[in-house]
Amino acid sequence: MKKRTRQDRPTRQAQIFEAAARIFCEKGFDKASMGDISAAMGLTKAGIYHHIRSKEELLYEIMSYGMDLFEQKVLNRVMTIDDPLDRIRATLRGHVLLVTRDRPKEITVILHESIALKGRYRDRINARKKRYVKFLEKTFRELVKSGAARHIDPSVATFAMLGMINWIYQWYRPGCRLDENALAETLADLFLNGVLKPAENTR
Amino acid sequence: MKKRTRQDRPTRQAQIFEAAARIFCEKGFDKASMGDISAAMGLTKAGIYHHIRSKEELLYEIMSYGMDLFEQKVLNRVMTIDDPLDRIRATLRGHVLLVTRDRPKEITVILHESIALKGRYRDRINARKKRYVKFLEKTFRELVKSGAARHIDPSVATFAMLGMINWIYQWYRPGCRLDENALAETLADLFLNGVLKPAENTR
DNA sequence: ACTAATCTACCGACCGGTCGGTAGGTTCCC
DNA sequence: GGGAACCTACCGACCGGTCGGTAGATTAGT
Repeated sequence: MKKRTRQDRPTRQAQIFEAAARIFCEKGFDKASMGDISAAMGLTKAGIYHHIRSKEELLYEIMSYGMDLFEQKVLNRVMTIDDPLDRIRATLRGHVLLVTRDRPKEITVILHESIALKGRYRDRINARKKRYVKFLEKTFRELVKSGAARHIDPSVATFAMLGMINWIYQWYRPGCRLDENALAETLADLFLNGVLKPAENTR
Repeated sequence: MKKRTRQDRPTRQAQIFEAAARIFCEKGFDKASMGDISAAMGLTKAGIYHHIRSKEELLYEIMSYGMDLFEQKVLNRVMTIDDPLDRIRATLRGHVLLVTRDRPKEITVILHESIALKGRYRDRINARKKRYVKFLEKTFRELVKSGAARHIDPSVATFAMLGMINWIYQWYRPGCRLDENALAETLADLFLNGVLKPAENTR
């Protein structure tokens, strides 16, 4: 059913996924009509429906591809790092770079339209998200155990980090004062070392 | 012959705002119909339109009230604190408590439906958001100047903090392992002091 | 090599349903 | 009696999705 994109030329289906991702991103899933997408592709609504089964499945395919991108470009590359400090640094840096430099529309769709998915589609995306959360929690646990980290709560640290990163698309625009690499460094430093000087460490 | 109690006034309009906020929160602005809201209020759609002018204005009023709540319960109370460290601590704590303990639906609507607003309505909400951002940036600048903070970037610190807090509604549920106060403390500690032990401070 | 059958990709027209919003009448309370 | 509150009935626009049909390329039979 889902054809992998050919090497030289993208499948018509893949072109539709890309256009739809862009439009879902701009107008939101609910406000974007299938007519919008077909018009952007230069064909009719019925023409679109020759390639996809439903609007919801289209959304799922986009999110699924977004998760593919994240796992392939970030998670799979850092999962095997032994040292938990190196691992969390690489994850933070990789994840931030993914949402600032590559800026895949599919990731934005995942962050903004997750309530629009229902049933089995939603379960499948959620399972992949949860895998990442578990990975982060485990890494923070190891980091505390190794003595490198303070006695932080691994779950809270996980969601704090995710919040920091997943909020970026709301404010960061390419060509900012800070480039993508500088932002990744700055955020990693801020998250790992905090705002205050060590001397101020009280309580 | 039902006797409406007209004396225990929340205005009918305020009741509509509250019901609409709940429904926008549950289904999203686009998927929530005016029929949903009128049904939840026990009257017809035309009955709703006797009290409001349009769906978009309804959204604006809800967001505006959300900003009222935030400014009244958080911003206005901490703005006058002299010491920047005390100020940022109070802000962090207040903001986290607002979204965990009070959990106003209006705040969730602000975070999730901001693209649905257009034109003058949008500008007015954005101006109030921007005021908060400027306040945070100024506070971080003072914090660095005072010597309490490391040489962090005030803007990045601002958006990191906002991301951390604004992401909470996506995962925190009341009655969790950590109660609201503990979460506020944990997040403040994490943000201000970082993940790592001071000894690990390299670079 | 020729043609008949088949397949892919697409279109114009349309469907049942829902949406935000309204016109105009009715009820109820001061 | 007058106005606020609310209703019934309805509108035009648009939605996701489907249907019958077809141009053009591909394949199969002879």
